[in-house]
Amino acid sequence: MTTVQGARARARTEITAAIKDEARKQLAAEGAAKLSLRAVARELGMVSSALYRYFPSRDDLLTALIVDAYDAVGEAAERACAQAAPAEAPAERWVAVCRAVRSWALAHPHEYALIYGSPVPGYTAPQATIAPASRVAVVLIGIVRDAHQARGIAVPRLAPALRAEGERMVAEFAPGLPPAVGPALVAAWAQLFGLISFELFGQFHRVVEERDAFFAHAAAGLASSVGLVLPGE
Amino acid sequence: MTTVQGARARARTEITAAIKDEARKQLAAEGAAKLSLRAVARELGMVSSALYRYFPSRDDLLTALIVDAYDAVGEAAERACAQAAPAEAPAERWVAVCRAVRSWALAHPHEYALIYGSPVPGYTAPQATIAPASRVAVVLIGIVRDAHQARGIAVPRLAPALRAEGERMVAEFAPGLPPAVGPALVAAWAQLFGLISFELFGQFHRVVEERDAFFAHAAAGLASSVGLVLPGE
DNA sequence: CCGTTTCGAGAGCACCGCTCTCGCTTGAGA
DNA sequence: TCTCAAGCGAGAGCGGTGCTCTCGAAACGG
Repeated sequence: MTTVQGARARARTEITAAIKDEARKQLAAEGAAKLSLRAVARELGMVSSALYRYFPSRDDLLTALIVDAYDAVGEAAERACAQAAPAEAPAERWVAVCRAVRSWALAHPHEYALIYGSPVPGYTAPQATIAPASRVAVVLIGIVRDAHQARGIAVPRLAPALRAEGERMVAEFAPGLPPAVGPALVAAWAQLFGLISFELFGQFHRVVEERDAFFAHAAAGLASSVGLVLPGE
Repeated sequence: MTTVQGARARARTEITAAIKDEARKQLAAEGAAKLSLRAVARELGMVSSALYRYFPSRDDLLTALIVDAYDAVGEAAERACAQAAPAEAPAERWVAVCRAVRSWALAHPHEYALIYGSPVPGYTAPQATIAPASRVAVVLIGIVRDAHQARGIAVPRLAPALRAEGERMVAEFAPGLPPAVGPALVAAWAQLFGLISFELFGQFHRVVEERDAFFAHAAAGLASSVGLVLPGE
């Protein structure tokens, strides 16, 4: 798709990338609230109005960073899943993916806050963000599906009131899995980011000391909540 | 403690409250990012510089709102706990408290985002916020402790690597409970807010439809993860 | 009653997002 | 190959922000 393009088009993509890089640098240094178009332009040797040729507003720049962040954390999850694949128990792959997401979050706290903290631009996420936002969830679903097809899983309980909802969920994004797994997966997915957010946003200050071991323990708990059985159980 | 005070002191506390009220109104209307000291002052018929007699900076105003929000959600949790107390099963009290926290969050989304979203002022929470921040956790701990003393609980698993951590945790803020309950409680606490945050921040868009039933189901799962047994199990 | 403290007002600084205009450059079509 | 529209960067400017400083008036405590 990346065909040979004229000097102008090439310059445009390069400058767009440079703007995003500088913005990401400022984001990492000071946080989203302090990210300023003028400072980005200044650092790039442009005047601030020139930047509006590339991003129509500050929020659009942030949206671009959000998409990139979703892709980055999704890729980290996918890589961890692929790397842990060979014959490992599904629950261990699950924990490995959780650990990869957490590691990415600890390494990129402000980018994590951008996507899993309070939504800063408006109230509704732009359409462009929903596809990359699902990559981590897709990885987690895949692990459970593989386990279900291979060795089977311990199907979780499901409240009767959620029967239809569970069937809709698995039909939509986890076909082949028992209905009870749908709500369990969604809950585990949300809870995973609750653990990471609390650690990152300081709620675990003076509460959790052994962060790594605690997280691994909690992630294993999430695995078992979706039916993945740990070896030796 | 609220002794009779001179006109000046009384005016000061009244104006301070008026500033916080107006700030809360703007927070609810537009979010923390759009909260402006000048707009608050304008609405109160003051000039912006006068506001600095009451709050030394915008971040200090936000901190005051944060403390109030922690108190509000904590009070909601305490009220739900007290209200559900009479002879109800501990797991049902647990779910009732979770539901109260979620209801408060849905009713005050921007205030929730202020305390459980990305920390906006700096990186470390001010000292004044840590005590009110723990009220919800205290309520949850109390439910488990009561259940443990009364009918007993199903002690969760505990990874050997977390033995010491679990003992430290229960010694510090849940004395009398088995060590395994410490990490389980902390994890459930974080996961509860993961569920609420995902719903509030839009991650459940087109994923979860039956929000109430789903949340109740997940909250019940959290209850059982800390050892609370549901009736009829 | 007087001196000190507290307070509100106003001007001002540096910065912000964003808009508009104006020339220069580029590149596609005649 | 020439032309002319489109893309681009620079600059000025608008209204807004957080925050500081000074000044005169009001309230308070000894």
